[in-house]
Amino acid sequence: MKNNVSIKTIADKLQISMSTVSRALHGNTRIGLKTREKVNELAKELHYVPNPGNVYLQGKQTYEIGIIVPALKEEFFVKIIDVLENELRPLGYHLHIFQSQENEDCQIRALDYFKKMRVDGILCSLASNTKRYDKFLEVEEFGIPIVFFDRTPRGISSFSVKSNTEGGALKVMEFLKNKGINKVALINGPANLDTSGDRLNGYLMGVEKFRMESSPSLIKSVALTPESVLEVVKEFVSAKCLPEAVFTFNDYIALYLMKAMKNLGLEPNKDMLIASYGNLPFISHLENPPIVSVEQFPERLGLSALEMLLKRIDSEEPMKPHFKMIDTELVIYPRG
Amino acid sequence: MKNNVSIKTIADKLQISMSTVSRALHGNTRIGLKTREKVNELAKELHYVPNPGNVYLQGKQTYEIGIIVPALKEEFFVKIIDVLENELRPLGYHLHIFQSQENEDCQIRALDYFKKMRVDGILCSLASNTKRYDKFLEVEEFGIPIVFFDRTPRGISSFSVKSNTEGGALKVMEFLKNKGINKVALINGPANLDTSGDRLNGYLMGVEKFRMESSPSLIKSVALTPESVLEVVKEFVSAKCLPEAVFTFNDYIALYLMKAMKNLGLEPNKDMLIASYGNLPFISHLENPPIVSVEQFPERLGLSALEMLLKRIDSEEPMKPHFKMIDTELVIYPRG
DNA sequence: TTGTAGGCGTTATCAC
DNA sequence: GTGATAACGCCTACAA
Repeated sequence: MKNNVSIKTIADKLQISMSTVSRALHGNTRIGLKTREKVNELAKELHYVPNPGNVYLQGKQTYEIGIIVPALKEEFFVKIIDVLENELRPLGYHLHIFQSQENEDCQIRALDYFKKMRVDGILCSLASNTKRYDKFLEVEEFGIPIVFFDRTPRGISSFSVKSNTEGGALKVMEFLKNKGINKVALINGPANLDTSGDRLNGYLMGVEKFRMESSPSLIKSVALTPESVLEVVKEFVSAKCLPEAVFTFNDYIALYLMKAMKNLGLEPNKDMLIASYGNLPFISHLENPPIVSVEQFPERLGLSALEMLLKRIDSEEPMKPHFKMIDTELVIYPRG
Repeated sequence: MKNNVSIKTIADKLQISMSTVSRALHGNTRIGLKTREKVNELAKELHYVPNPGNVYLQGKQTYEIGIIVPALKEEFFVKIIDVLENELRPLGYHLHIFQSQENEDCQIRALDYFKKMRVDGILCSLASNTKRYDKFLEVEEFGIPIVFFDRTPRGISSFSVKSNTEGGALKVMEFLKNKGINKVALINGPANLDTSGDRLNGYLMGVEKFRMESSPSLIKSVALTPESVLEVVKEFVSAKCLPEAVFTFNDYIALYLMKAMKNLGLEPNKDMLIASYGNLPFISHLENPPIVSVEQFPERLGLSALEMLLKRIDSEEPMKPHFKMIDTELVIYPRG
């Protein structure tokens, strides 16, 4: 069974009272130096660890920050976690990681868990199928502040930090225009995703601003699978009107696009240029990467959300919901 | 401040005693059905969440399993985490994730944290620079069982689960021999890693068993960086004796090798065949992947370690340290 | 079927 | 400088 060295154990061994031990362990100068030293020595020797029960009973700060991410297999979120851990460690906080696996039930379980564990605050990037926000409200009412990042709620006001997706998409269009390209297709993500809408807006703004070719047949929405990308390319081919360039929803879609093109006898970045979104590390492994990808700076996103959260935790009065936008940059991959 | 609905709150509202409430919440049939229903209803309405403090004070099971992994950016470990979470959820356990970032101090912090939080057990894959095991012993003595997986301690007996690395390396050599190849180089990892030693053993066994060409110049140990791989390839080239095939420490080294070869005007898998270890998802993204990679079945590794840990948690008497080996399989990538 | 009371580990508030 | 005690939320003998 689990060992149990308590303050009482130390007090008994040293023939002093529990309060003295408690104070000594906290370095209280009202306690004599000798006593303090003896207590701390014995505590170390016995491997004393304070029982966390008291923290919960007294309703104190737990110095735990919960984070809910859709999936750890997405390096984007791991990057954010890494930077947050580094930031929180010196502050004495611990980051408690939970993944929702893109599943709303799982997300609710995470919230219940964090509520039970009395975390001081929660960072959350929403599961893609999120429909209800009542559990979030409940947790907020319970007194735990929540800040959303990257995948943020729609239709309700919240504390959130987002990437400037629209602006990123627009930059891509500008880049392509400057390369002399006029006919760009968009292979977008599922329509129900916020960020798909943002990319579409940026794309359309670009088409208009730079007077590029405009046609509904250039705008495709795909499931995030290789098969559905292949379908789209087949459509382009059979319509005998290949766009000069394709702007893809993210790096994975770009990858699927390359495979699809090769399948159909097309050469990526030659028969059609590929521009992508995300700038994930794996694309630097490719022999023939997209010519450009949008860097979202996940670290800045994470840090900004954390800053907002810590402010909420520290402020006594409730703050007003607001959101922050993180700018993107293009990363250009030089040819061969 | 954090809301606080306690058993007392409910008891007062319902004009009954706290013990009745407590029992009703646990579905104790000694309490009248009506009372039980009323209590549970009100609890739900008030969003009552039991204060975890009591669990700690009473020294009960926390239903928390801690896991320490070197880094979440390695998909290998994320795969393990995913399968463990799925396994543990129905059992009512929660997996608490901690990364050591390959840093022994961080690993010790994780152990201290898990000890403080009274987890029921710990799964650990060691940080590569681990020198001391005293903290592990302390935690075990405290009463928390530990099971190691993949990266296990050397020199001390422990509960651990490992991949059959030696056997995997041997299988690679057999595969190459069957392709008619006789001269195979090994680009191994740092000598201080256990698993480097295992790969070397498998390689040497293969060389002997299949009567392949044997030479110290075929065995290289590299840091896990592109530069050091490039150096090795330069050596091969300048010695004007390219091996027919190279067996690399892992998929990343294989990737570095490909880049190095292209840099030097060599064509991967043509001028030298590449055999790799790990079978990480990203290699299926490559246009010209290694001809073979060793699948380690991270899921089996994780589940096996978990099984061992749960047995330890449930068994009243201390068990004897033992270790388990998980077999590997070759995954062959057909040529385009 | 329900109520009372003591205890878990720690700390804050008094008292000396 | 130090000690005694109540309080936190919950559970569980023991009472009724």
